[in-house]
Amino acid sequence: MAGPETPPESEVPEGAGLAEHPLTARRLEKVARLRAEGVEPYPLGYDRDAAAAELHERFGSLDADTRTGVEVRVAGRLMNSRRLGRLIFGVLQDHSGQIQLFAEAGGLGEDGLARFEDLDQGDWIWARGEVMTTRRGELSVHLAAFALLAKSMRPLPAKWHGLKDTEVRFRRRELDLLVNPESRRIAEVRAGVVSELRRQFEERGFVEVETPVLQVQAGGALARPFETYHNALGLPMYLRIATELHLKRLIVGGMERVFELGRVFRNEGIDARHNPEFTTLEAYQALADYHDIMRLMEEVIPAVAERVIGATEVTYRGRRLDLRPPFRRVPMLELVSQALGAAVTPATPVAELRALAEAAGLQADLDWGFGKLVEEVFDQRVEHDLWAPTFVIDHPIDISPLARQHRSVEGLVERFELYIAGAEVVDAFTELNDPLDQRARFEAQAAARAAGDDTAHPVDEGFLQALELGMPPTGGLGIGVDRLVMLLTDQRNLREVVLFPHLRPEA
RNA sequence: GGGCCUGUAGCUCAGUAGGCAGAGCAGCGGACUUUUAAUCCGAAGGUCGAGGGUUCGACUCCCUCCGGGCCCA
Repeated sequence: MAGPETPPESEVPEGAGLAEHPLTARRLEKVARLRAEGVEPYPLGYDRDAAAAELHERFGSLDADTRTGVEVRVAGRLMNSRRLGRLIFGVLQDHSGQIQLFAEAGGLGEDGLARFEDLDQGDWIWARGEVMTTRRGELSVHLAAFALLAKSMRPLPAKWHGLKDTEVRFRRRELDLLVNPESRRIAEVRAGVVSELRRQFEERGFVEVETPVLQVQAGGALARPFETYHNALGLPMYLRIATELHLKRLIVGGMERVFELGRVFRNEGIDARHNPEFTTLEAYQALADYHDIMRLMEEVIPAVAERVIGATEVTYRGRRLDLRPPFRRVPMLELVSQALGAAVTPATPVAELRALAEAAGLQADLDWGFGKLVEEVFDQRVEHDLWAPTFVIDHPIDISPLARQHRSVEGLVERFELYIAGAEVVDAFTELNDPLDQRARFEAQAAARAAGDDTAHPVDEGFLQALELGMPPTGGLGIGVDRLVMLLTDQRNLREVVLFPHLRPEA
């Protein structure tokens, strides 16, 4: 930040500017003073033997005004302190919760009490003392000794009103986590979902793998990639938009059941429903088809909900949401036909479908094919109303270049998307394993790309060669982990379930 | 992409037909030996998101821009 402007006085300044604001200047001076007095404000070393939550669990039922004779060592952030003459009540917060600290000269001595009073809200401290309850019955640690572990230079948000400004909560997540228990809960549920998904797949014999994030060509989905550059190779590269193609090559390699849980990157808009990087779980199972995968999802999704939040019924946006199987299965064209009030089949001429879509009030580009028209009608007229978990099955072939042709209906593929509460949570298919068909699909995509569609799938020779080696019949799936977390935490903004969501730069 | 809302002290929020910018909490000074949103007394703290315009005068009205939220597409 080299610039002629000085920061506005209304802001607590950054870094070297700590001296410029009264709230931070005082603490900056205090650090210097402590050092001058021989107190290191950022020392090493600690020994903690109790967490706040453990203490409440172990001593929660004590009567008021009880001494236990049990000495504990705790550590955490001093969130608040109240002084009553020569008594000080502190609130210590650690990873598990909060515990009250009771400080008076009887335990700490005159000098210790003065040093305790000198602490600021937000400081990290270590403390040792006897577990006790106060006259009002509050479980406390009666301080016999304490030490500063890390001086806090900045004020915390007000203890009562907390931090509500969503923008600050997203940009300064550490503050949010510090003062908003709900944000910590969401982060914990997310961790639980990730861990439980992993367990569910491992339990079924799937092997977790890691495939390249950096790719010479980004495939496996229809999306624009982020570009980067490999200096030593002098080569443009891309961040992956899906893990699909590499995982299927592992199926070819005989791994038979693989999955990858990780981040993919798509270079598209950024808003409450789209983060440029998001987490997917893709899994591939040899000797399976999309019906098997549907059954798998009917097991995994409720199991994750049950294990992580203890229920298979949740409230989302004020409505009941039942995640218990079986899930409804409906052909995509049936839903689109209902929405348009006219039967649409793969045999329906594109011009007729376009006319129907326009009659229904949709704007249809002239270069849209059958599948794109179906998809648009679906996205705009159907998707939002699919509340209960619904497998939307059998998609048009021209929007599904990696899925196998339907076993009985020409023009469709064996694919499903699982919609819950109006949002797509899973996309899956019977994988296309005919290398000649796959090559033809890629070529059709390449033609679309040449015609200007930069989300069309590129031809991937490495992948084709793998298929040519022979891939067994395979069912595959991709779960949108962020969306699943949103459902289980009753959040409508993706940014609430991503710890550090991308926002536009400030100012 | 469109509509609506929003940005004021560290935090949470008021605010005026256009006429010196307010409160609570936090912070600072003081009182207080059982508080827990402690309480009480006192003194402080502001480029009102940014830029332009109208006006004697703009936090307020107009325009543009920038964040963020909600709804719709």
